[in-house]
Amino acid sequence: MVARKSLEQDHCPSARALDVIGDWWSLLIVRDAFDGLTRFSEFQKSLGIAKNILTERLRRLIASGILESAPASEGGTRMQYRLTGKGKDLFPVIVALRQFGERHLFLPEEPHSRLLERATGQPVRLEVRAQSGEPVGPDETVILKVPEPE
Amino acid sequence: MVARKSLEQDHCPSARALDVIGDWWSLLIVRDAFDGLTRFSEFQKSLGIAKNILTERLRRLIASGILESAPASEGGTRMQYRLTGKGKDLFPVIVALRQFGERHLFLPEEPHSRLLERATGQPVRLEVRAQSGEPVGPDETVILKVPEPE
DNA sequence: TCAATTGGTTTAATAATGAAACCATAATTC
DNA sequence: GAATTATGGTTTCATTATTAAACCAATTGA
Repeated sequence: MVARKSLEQDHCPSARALDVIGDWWSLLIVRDAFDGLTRFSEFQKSLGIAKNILTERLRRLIASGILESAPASEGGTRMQYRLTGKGKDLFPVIVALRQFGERHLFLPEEPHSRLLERATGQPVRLEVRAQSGEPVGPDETVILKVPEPE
Repeated sequence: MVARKSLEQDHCPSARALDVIGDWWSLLIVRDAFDGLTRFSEFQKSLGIAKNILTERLRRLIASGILESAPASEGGTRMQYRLTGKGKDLFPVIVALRQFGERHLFLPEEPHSRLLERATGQPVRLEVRAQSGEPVGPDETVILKVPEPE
């Protein structure tokens, strides 16, 4: 395989996002981080990912500013991995995936984990809305492309 | 590589969703489908994906009910690929990725494509909200896990 | 102090991907 | 309507990515 084409310079923001977190593991790591995991072994155990790959993915996520690492104890070499502000901005992505999964990938009676508002215990929702506040679907939108320079 | 662990039986809806569309290409194909592309060659040209991989991805997306194929012309063998209802439910995922990309992966002056409401030309937004309608961030939520059977 | 756990790195085998060649069918041109 | 070109793939092969397992140094626990 020749190195995969980078989407780093694509004009489409979704494509650039996928360039950063579009691989098999990154969003699962981010999900676990939202879930409060911080240590190498916690991610490894939770995901069943090979350790060398986890190492490499953590490095990438740190390099792209989504995670940050800090010594787990004073002067120690072991690290804790936490979401940065940028990383926390992936919250809607995870919630969107969750909502799709809930709707289409579980049998009617099959139990799944739920995302609740801490204060009320009520489920949270996510919708694409117009400026007016009205929900909009894909058919009510258009993409405005960036004009190609000559 | 031993076959990668399937997340098909995971209790987390996000994980199941990633099991279906979490590879390098699927969401890019879906994005292009939202953008109106329907033909093999259009996807191939737009993405620069190898043809055999595109073939395989289209098959997977059809198998999982996200795309459907129909003959492009009466009785012909060439296919058109379109999003199903299930596929259109990935809209918020794409928009969430876009919003993250817009916010973090472009320089201040760098142009990017925009997603606009067709009727008004205004940008669309997406937010995670509580039942009350109030926006909620990751710190205001909890995951309710599925109890493990004995 | 000794044993076990944590947090990795290295190595070797296997799977996934990409590029290119190839081919049948469909659409276009002459 | 014959020849040409474009489309929609499939096959093959070389390369890269991922995995599991072995290994190891530094912490932590007993």
